[in-house]
Amino acid sequence: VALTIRDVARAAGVSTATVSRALRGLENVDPDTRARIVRIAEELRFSISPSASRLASGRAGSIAIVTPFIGGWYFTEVFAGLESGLQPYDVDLLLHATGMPGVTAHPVRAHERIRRRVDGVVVMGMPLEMTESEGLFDLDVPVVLLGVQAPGVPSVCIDDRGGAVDAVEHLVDRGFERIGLISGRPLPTMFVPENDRLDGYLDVLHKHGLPTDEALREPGEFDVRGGELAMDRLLSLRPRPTAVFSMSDEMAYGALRAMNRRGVVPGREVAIIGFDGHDLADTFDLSTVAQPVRELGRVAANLLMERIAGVSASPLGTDSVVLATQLYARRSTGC
Amino acid sequence: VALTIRDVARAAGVSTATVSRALRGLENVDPDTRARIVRIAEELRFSISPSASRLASGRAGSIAIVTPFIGGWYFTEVFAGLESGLQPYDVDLLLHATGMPGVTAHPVRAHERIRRRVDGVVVMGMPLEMTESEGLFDLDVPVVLLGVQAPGVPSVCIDDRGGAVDAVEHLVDRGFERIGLISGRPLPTMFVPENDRLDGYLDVLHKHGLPTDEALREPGEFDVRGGELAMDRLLSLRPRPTAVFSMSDEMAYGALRAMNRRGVVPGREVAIIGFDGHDLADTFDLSTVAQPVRELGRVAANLLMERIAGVSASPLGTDSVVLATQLYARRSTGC
DNA sequence: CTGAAAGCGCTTACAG
DNA sequence: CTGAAAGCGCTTACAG
Repeated sequence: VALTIRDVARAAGVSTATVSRALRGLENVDPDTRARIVRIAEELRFSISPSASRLASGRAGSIAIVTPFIGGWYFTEVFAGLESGLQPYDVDLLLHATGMPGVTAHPVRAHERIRRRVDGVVVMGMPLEMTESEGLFDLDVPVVLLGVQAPGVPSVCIDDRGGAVDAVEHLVDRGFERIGLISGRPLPTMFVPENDRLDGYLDVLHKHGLPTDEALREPGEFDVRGGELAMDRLLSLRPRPTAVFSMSDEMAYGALRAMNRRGVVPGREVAIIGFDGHDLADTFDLSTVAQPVRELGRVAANLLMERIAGVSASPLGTDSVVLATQLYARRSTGC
Repeated sequence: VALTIRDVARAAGVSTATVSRALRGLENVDPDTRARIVRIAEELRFSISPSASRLASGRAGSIAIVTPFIGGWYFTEVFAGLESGLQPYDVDLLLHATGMPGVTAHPVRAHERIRRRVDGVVVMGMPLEMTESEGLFDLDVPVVLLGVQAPGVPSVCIDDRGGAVDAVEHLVDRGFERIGLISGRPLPTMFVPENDRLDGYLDVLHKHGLPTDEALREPGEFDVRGGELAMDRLLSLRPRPTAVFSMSDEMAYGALRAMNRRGVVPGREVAIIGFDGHDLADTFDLSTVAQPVRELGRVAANLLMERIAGVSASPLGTDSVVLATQLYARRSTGC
């Protein structure tokens, strides 16, 4: 039904080998020959069969993003970043959601699902143990970590601890002393960024000799409702915190909501700062430490594609890119 | 490097044809033989080469979702729904973002990008003309429309007009008479759902003999900031609307924000109702008409897979599934 | 710079 | 129920 490379070869009066080389832009093809072949291929509206090409070349022509779950702002931004970073390369982006550990897990491990169909994988926001148990390192293709660091594995992430320090220092700067925390899962957790942010939070409190009661720390499940409930609990404490650092903006929205319900004015009676740089932060006057999530995706794509190319070229170093975060001070911290 | 089906055949003492049939679960294989082959394949940790399989069978083993853009709540929900709907089938999900018409467009048409690599495509929220101009109907594979309807093409969508009627009737029920509208793009637009919602809005106003000045309609670009600006403009009108129907929840958040800034109490002085059923609607006490977006994705996946299978089976009818919306009345409309 | 030929790893009539 | 064999449409040493 569809044309094959042979049809093009015939029409151009050359061999299929030459057509193959010409169309892929390989070096050793006479410029005129190439031009003719390209023209004819276009006239014929020829397009190559990916599966044939992949089978013959041994390349999968795809990469996978492996993530604990699909949904939410962070995921979507990373995904969009990957997509745009992949634009220059002719590869398909496959997606595999593992499910959260402890909660629903995907019936089949990432390894089984994607082996033989990818040239590389970027692992998003997963602890190293999970990456291992999903068999991602046994795939014999390059792996890039996103949002986490690990010795010997290329990665792109932010400085979570530093970001948390910035957030909490800002609260201290504004004169707040009794500083609460809304984390994601109950601490400690297997998720490194959360632990790092906790450490950053504690760093600042210790440095200034401020209270570090565990009662000031509440998990918020990384969603709006969880944040609301966490803030409710914090506001019920006596003495209650005068400021709160939330590990995500979405939880902070919930927290704002809880404050509104109680008539507590954000930034005056109780300050709150989030983390992420979510689109709505500005709208809701939420101070936050923004992270360049799309950029994380873009960089991950590039790191991975470099490595894939590099497998056959010279060995590459183990790149570990750390992207900068940025503090935005708004009304929720009295600015 | 990796095992082939021949290794399995050898180990099991059968032909590759039998292994192929056994592993794919085809009918005519002796149960014992099959069991043995399956066991051996597992022991050997054999996994099939997708590209070889695809080349030999002529199936692409993938479907594509074509969308104007990546990002936002609606996209993510649809995407997650598709993913889950595709779970039972062994197909990869490819994604192609066309870019918005008029704004940045993808350098290559969807047709060129995905031809020969998909067995079918679901087109998300694109007007029919765009679907055509992207060459999606020339792909010779089944197409399912999501969020739009068109004669002769299977589709899954909601009743946008009916949903808008519900929203605006609710405002009327609550006693509001001067009812404004925040649309996405400036009206009229090529996007059908928006026009349908406009029609629903007008239906109700006409039915009750309420004012339909065009001045009451402002575009909000389907994002939070746009909604905020649109509401600003509406609140500056004299007389100003006493209630507003926003075509998306995200724009409604912006509108709420505009009201808060001006000290206008939502649901008392000015009511507002959104559209979508976004996760935050409840948190922000926003009345809304919820649509089952994940379900749209799931149904689209099933419709498409049925059609793909049906190509070789009996002809299928042109299914057009319409999913129900649901009104949630909250404080933003005085409830 | 170009071509003939082998081969990538499956699937599928066809025959039995 | 099973196998031999052709073929899917490319790519890639190898030779020239």
